[in-house]
Amino acid sequence: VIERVHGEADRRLRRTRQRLSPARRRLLDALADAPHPLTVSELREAIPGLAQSSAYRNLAALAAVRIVARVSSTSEEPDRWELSEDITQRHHHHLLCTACGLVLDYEPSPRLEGAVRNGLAAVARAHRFTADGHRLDVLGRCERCTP
Amino acid sequence: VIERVHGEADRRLRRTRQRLSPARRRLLDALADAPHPLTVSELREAIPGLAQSSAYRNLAALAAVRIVARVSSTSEEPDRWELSEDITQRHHHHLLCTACGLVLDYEPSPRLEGAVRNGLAAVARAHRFTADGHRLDVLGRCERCTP
DNA sequence: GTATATGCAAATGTTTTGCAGCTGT
DNA sequence: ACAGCTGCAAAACATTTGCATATAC
Repeated sequence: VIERVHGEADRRLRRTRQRLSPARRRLLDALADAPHPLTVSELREAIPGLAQSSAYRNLAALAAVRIVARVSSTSEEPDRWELSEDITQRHHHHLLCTACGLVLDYEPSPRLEGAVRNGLAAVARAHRFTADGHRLDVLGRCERCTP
Repeated sequence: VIERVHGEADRRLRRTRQRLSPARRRLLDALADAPHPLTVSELREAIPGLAQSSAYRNLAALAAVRIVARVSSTSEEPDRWELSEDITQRHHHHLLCTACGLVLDYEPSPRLEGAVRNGLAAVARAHRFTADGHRLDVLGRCERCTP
């Protein structure tokens, strides 16, 4: 899997004469290994020696070619990053723990996803919005934070 | 409508011996007048003379008694605030313009909302999450930002 | 008179940027 | 040699906090 990610990242970066540098490779590895989106500080723990500015700049570069995506959870938590659906080929959404900031992934059933797509297409049309995607997150408390 | 909001805010604030001060009243008025969630800076434009710290502190106080709610749009935009569903009695979600930051409200059809509730109940159960709510936002471009 | 609310200014935390040096092609 | 990448340090930004004063009950 990670070879596909590296290969595709390399290809897309080259198009704008950018490089898949070691730092970018390590960022992709860390994101591919994690079962959920990571914060910059988690990424830096996983990649010793990576400067903060490099982390942010490289994530921005990878996001510009849609290899990674920024996940906005609740606004009290720092941003998280994940491999884009472009690359993972799997559509998913998130469960957000409002107590501890945990973010889990889930894949919606075809039934749920279909209903949402249909419903939102009508909503977008009614508001003259060009819909590029949607966000269907569960807000709540994770197992550890449930009393 | 605004009398109901003031009345309920007053009642809930009193419970913890806080007050519905003039600044808080003006914040509620501004939020009730707006057709979409407002940022702190928009609120301060609407309420001349309101100190930055007072805006944030009062929004936090009103959020603590669930009269207002923070809306996290995309993470590149500052937070927005709206009257809570507790108060408006209307469940809604948002359309987020990723180009200009605009946030519009929409009310889901009972059909869509029902499908989402059912689907997410199963998702939460499978992940041992206690679901408190959900977020079903359309990401796209508004009329003005669509080429 | 006591607790709460306010304004101002300073601190915080995350993210972004400037710049000089390093690296790959 | 040149474009792009890096680290370090400083800036920018929204948001929060400390403190002294003002206000409401």
